[in-house]
Amino acid sequence: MAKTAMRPPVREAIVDAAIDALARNPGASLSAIAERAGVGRATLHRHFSSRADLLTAITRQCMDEVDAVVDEAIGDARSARERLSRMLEALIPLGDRYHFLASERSDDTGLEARHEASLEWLGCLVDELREEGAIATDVPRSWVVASIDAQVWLAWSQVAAGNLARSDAAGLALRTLLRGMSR
Amino acid sequence: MAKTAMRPPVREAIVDAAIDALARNPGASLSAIAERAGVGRATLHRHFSSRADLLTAITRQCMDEVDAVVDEAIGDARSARERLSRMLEALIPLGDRYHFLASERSDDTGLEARHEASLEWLGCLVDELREEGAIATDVPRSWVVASIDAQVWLAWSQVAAGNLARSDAAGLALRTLLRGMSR
DNA sequence: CTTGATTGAGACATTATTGTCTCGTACACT
DNA sequence: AGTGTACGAGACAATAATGTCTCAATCAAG
Repeated sequence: MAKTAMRPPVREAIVDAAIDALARNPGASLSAIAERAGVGRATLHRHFSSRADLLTAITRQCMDEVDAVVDEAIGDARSARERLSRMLEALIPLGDRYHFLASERSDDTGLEARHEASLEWLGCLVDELREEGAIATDVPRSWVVASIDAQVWLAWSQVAAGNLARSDAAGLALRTLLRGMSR
Repeated sequence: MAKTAMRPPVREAIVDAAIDALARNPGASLSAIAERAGVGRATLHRHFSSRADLLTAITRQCMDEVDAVVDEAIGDARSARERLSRMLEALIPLGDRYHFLASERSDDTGLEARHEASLEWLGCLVDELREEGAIATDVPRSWVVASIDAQVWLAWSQVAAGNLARSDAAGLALRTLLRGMSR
C-alpha cells in the first residue's frame, strides 16, 4: 500500500519527473520539470544547484537502477544465453532510463567511465554468447552490443506506445536478437 | 569536378550544417549552426525567418531526399525482399537524415501527415514480406516497422563511428532483420 | 503551543538565444 | 565603371531560461 514509501521523497519525485520529461524532450526546461514533479522551481534548486547537477544526479540514479536490476536478474543464470534473456526481461521495463544513459552524454568523467565500463561488460557477454555458438563469428562485437541497446529501447517504446504487450516484449527482443545474430 | 554545383548554394550549406549539428545535439543554437555552415547568423535569418522555419525546411528536405532515394532504389525490384534490401542499401547512407525525421517531431501538420504516410508505406512493405514468408506471423507489424527504422539508424551510426565498413552495413542490417523476423 | 525545517509563490538579476536592423564590402553581371 | 544582389559583422531589443533571494504557509516533532 505504501507504494512510494512513507515519507514523500521530493528529491525522488523530481528525478522521476526529470527522466520522464527529458526522455520526451531533451531540452525540457527546469520549470517544466518542476511542474511535472508537482514542485516549485525553487524547491528544485534547493535539491539540485544547477541543471548540470540535476543531470549528473539523474545519470547516476539511472546507472544505479540499471546496474542493480541487471545484477539481481543475472545472479543465477548459468549460460550466457540465459543471462541475456534475463537481462532483457529486467531491463526493458527500465527502457526510458536505459535510453537516457545512451542518449545523454555526461560531462562528468567519472560517470562517463562508468558508462564505458558497462558497455565493456556487455561486450564480454557478447563474447561469451559467441563462445556458446549463439552468435555468428562474422558479426562484429560492436554491432551486437549496439543491437542489444537498440532492442531494449525498441521493446520499451513499443510497450509504451501500446503496440506490444508488456509480457511479450522481452521474448520478442530476445528472439530478434538471437535469430538475427545467429550463424 | 563541380561537386557542389556552379553557384554556391548557401541555403543548402545551412541545411546540411543544421542537420549535422542537430543530429549531434537537438538543442544546437542558431549561432552554432551558422558557424558550422561557415555563414553569418544574419544570413541564416535571411533564408529562414525563424528557428521553426528552419526546422520545417530541414524536415521537408530530409523527406524529399529519403523519398527520392528510396523510390529510385526500389524501382526495378521484383520481390518485397529485394525491395527491403535495396531500400536499406540506399537509406543507410542517409541515416542521419532518416533519424532526424524519426526524432524531430514537426509542429507542421502537413509534414506530420507525410511522415505517417511513409510509415504506412513501410507497413505495407512489411505485409508483403509476410506474404512472401519472410516474416513470421506472430511478429507484430509495428515491431517490424520499428525494427527497420532502428536498423537503419544502427547501421549508419556504426559506420559513422568507424566500427563497420560502409560496404558491410546494409548486408548486416538486412541479415539481422530477415533472420530476426523469420519464422 | 512552540520550534524548526521544508515548501510554494514569486520577485528579482543574469545569461543565452532569438529575431531585426544597419552598414560596409565583395562579387557577378552588364 | 556602374549596378544590384548577397554577404559578414555587429549593434540592438525582445524573449526565455537560469540561478538567487525573500516571505509567508505548512507540517511534524517536541
